[in-house]
Amino acid sequence: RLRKWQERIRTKDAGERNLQFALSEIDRMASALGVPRSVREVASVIYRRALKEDLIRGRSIEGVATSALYAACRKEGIPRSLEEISEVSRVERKEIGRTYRYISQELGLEMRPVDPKKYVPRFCSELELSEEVQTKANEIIEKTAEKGLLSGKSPTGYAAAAIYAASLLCNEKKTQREVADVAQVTEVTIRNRYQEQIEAMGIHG
Amino acid sequence: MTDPKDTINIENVVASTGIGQELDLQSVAMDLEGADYDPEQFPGLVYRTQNPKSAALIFRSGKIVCTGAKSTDDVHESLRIVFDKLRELQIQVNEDPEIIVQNIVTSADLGRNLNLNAIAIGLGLENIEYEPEQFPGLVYRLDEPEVVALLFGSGKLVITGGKKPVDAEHAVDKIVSRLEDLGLLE
DNA sequence: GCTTTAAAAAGTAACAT
DNA sequence: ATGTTACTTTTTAAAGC
Repeated sequence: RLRKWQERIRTKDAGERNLQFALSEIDRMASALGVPRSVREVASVIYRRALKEDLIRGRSIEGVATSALYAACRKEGIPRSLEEISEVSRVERKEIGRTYRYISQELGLEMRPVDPKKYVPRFCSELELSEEVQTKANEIIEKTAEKGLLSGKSPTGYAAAAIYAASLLCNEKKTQREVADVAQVTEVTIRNRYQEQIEAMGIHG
Repeated sequence: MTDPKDTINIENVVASTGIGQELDLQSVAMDLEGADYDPEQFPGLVYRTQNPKSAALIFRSGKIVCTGAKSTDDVHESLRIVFDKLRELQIQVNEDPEIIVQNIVTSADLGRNLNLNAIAIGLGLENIEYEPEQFPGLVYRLDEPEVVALLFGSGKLVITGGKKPVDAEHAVDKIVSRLEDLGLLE
């Protein structure tokens, strides 16, 4: 009987320690990403729900914690790409993506696809581009998306191309490499999306 | 208007069977030319047939998995070749082992571009998976038939998980009618 | 859960030219 | 800057770790 009690305490302690570790990791990663406290709170709620639904069995605590943070950023409208998230996590990108899709499905998070416009303010500010460029980029994204160009495309690459195009149109040119670096996509992707977008916008070549 | 069903093409058929005989894969690998066997990496021996093209995974238990065939007839023809090759190695093989088709992968074309964002919301976010940052296709799981469909912006589709060729036809019909009901086609 | 096999879809990426 | 190769997703069996 005493042994059973000790085991319960041991299990409880282990569980508490794991939860505390997960929450501290979420806090650490959130700080590194510079996201507001509200995102950490949403991530914590998602993690606790995953724990309650027993979704962590067979998965790493860090993987679920990272995925919860990724989902929380999107839920709060300030998405971080899997590439950015993986830079502050010790879990690799592929596992974060897999775990995220799993908990998203199991918890019924009903995540909407990321709107490329959500990346414009942050990317533009890192590139020190004006408000005018941001407005132009948003306009390009909105108009080309309406024409169906967004289907199947990565939101970061789509935003990057629109920002590149807008920087040219507003005479604040940034090179494809500069934009590619902040958006963490390749120049080839920007080039391809850019060509489609300016063609759909009916702008020059 | 081309009926999307007429664009269906079988791309891959996976089937399993068994010769009802235990095998010494090490010796089979020695005698069977073109056989790839690396037990450290995978317990099965890989044997490729040329006509029709396929890859057979042969196991110690005598069970065999055939993949890569373009039709159920090709699966049977490929396995007939594998059975004959084994017989040439003095291995007893049942007359006509039962061959079970486990999965059929099909492609099709709806003939018009799709707005995947709208479809994701229209079909219900809880029923679909659409993560363009990870994969360009929208994943749609059907209950009847029980298959998984991947929808692309181009209107092209991939239907997988079916066991009969007709499963793909039924799936395409259901997808077309659901998209039409939502006004997301044409 | 992973390992291997095949195949399509379209996007992205890495590396070579 | 283009071209090739390769990896992402889904499915499915097999035996073993």
